[in-house]
Amino acid sequence: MENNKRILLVEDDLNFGAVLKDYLMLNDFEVTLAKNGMEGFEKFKKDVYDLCILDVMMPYKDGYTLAKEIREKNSEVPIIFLTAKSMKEDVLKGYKAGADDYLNKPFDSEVLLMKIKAIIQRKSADTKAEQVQFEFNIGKFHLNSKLRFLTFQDEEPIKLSPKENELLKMLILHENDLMPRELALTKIWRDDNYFTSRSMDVYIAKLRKYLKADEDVEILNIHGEGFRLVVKSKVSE
Amino acid sequence: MENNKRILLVEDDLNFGAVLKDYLMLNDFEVTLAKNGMEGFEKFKKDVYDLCILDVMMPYKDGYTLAKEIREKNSEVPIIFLTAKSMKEDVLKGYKAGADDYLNKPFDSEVLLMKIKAIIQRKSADTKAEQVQFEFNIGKFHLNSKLRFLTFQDEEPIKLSPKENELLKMLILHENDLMPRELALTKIWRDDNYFTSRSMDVYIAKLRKYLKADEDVEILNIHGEGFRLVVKSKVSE
DNA sequence: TTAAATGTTAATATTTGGTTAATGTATTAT
DNA sequence: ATAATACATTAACCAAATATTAACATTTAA
Repeated sequence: MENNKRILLVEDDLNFGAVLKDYLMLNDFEVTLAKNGMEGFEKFKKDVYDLCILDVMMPYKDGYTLAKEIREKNSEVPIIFLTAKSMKEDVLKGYKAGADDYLNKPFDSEVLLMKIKAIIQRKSADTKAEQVQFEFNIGKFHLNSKLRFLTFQDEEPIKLSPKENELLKMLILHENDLMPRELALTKIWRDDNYFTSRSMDVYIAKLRKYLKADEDVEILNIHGEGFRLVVKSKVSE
Repeated sequence: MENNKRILLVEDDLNFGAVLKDYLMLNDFEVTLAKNGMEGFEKFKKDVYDLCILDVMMPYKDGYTLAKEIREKNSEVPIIFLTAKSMKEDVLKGYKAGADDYLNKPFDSEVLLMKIKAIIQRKSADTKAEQVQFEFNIGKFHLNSKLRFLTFQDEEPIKLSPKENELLKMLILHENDLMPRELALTKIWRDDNYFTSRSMDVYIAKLRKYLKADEDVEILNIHGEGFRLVVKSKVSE
């Protein structure tokens, strides 16, 4: 499975942070570690996370402040605070900053894991409801990228594999424009190297085969740059 | 104001229970107090609550057992456990029984209040969508998901197990559309891992067997995503 | 004109799903 | 208490779907 949950961990104690990160990765989470509030916010802006785990006491920018900034950008993402303090005021402050849960250090890692699972579960439904666009028309084709169906006129839909589907969607979103190779590799393959690049070429070949049904739709290569999905406009009619 | 949030409080220490009830009522909650697990479950069945606060240690029926029974009836309602114990095993047991949060006695009432507010807030959206519908028609079948009866035309009803029932209901609510695997696992199994996933596959097989009676009803798989219950429209008539 | 990039097909590997049966677990009946 | 039962989970084995890699052909840009 590829769609592991992504966690942003912000912890200034590098030693502890690394251990916790390893532990979480061992439990099939993708973990990004930031070593202070500043860096945490930068990383948060750059990517999409399923959960944030924030240390409260950090130099430059404490956990509460970071949480508030995160809430301003994204009001949904679950937040768990880690803290050595267990003073009531701090707990209340945490909840006011939009915490979903609270954990006192030292804590049991198994308990943290349960909390993470509980929280991600109750949030996941909402996150799914986050409907983005999933229906597209391209030439005489129609793509339903939720069901992964590619339909040509009124024929039987062709079933696309996840990668075929993602790649075609990305091409369509760049219709008539360059879709950089690097973009597809980093977003869909999540890695950019010789082999993933070759793999992508294989998928381009597959898509071309499907798209042959409409001669006005073509995937062109821009050498060294990427691909371009063109739809010949029905001009000269 | 009429739409105050309703809390079911189950606590065998009558003194403490009464004090907590008063405190919550002072904060604009409608509180029903039950003094043991049995009574708690009776009251739960009779009414609709926005939140359950359960003491763990109670005679006759402990909080975990009660939580499980509540979960069988209603997988959505948030549950907070109260306990004097703070042993790791108990906390884990609580989360497995479907806890939304956990509070050790003695606790600060203000902290409890914050937790209640945080939990009710994040659930309130779902709660709106909380389907109270329990009768469905699908092809030539009729499902009564309260009695867990699946009836084909005028034959004897098949009795469904709780999981079969929940899963079929969720499929029907997504008729012709994708029902994400993850959704069923987090909502019905309350955990998303290899084994629950396999368990779900077993239940899909069971449902398919029941549904074979009507050849127009089918559960299709969308590889890596989930399942899709389709009803072939009776087109050519 | 040659190295790098791309096109294409096939072989291989990996992941996911279908199904049945065995095992575990809790509840109910005897 | 013990057996019967319902239900859920886990195991086992196989099949299908998907992804990667290899191999070789062709094109492109300096």
